[in-house]
Amino acid sequence: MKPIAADPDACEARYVDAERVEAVLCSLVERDTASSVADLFRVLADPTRVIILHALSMASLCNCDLASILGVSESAVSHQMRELRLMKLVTAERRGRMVYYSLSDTHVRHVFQDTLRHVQEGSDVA
Amino acid sequence: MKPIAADPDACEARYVDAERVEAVLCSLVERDTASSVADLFRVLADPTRVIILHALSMASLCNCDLASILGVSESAVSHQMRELRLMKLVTAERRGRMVYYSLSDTHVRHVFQDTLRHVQEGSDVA
DNA sequence: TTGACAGTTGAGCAATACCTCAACTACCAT
DNA sequence: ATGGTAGTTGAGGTATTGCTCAACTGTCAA
Repeated sequence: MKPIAADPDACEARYVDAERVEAVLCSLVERDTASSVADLFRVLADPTRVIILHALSMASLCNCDLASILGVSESAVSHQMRELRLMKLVTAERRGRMVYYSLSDTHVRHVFQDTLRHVQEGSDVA
Repeated sequence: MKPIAADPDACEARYVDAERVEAVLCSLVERDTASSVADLFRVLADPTRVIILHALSMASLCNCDLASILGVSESAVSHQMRELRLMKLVTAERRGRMVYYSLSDTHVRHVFQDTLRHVQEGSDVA
């Protein structure tokens, strides 16, 4: 494998600007880290969960309330809550027969609220 | 359908605390908005795209360079770039045979970098 | 014009995601 | 203990996603 492309306009060594590629590769995130970041965003990448998180940013709510708010089955909500719990984004507190959920990750709360504002303000980038 | 649950410990009307549910429903995001937010996060919810965005946060790079950095085919990169372009997260600039990509959305850039730091600092929430 | 290279695109496949349904546990009241 | 309600979980179906492969466009040099 050639170390550096001789012709800056050719891609002989599978990259164009060796120096730039080197620099990027040097400070690039590890694959595991990238996967963790992606996992975190994946949880936010579903309209149902977005609404759940938005609702929970206003009040603690039980599974039943959330099902009512979302207009979906309690089972569906429960599946989503399981995922949110596993990702440590919400905490569950049992009170009698009910389980009350609330947000537990302030970082995600902020990212979420910022992005919501960003989207609502139209896409005039920033 | 009953408007309010008579027994606060029962879920007769499909929700427990009518007042709380009302308040939440009142200020809740629209489904369309939630979908837009989810779409935005969905783009960030893939390890390959996370690495692409991280690389582009350091330098402008061509398709070829990105393929080299990621260790995947140029076709795969191109497919991803198409999505990132459609979501307005990157801009493409043609220079001769090469197409150079760079980040175009500073909001996403910040969200991305904050979350990367959050993940790298361990999950000691915040 | 011809050939080579950078990049794009569409079809198709394997993996994953979200929901529904049904069976289950946990808690409370009688 | 018994029945009813809140919530959880696993199986399974449908839809989506991200890749590969192959064919394509666009640019440059001879």
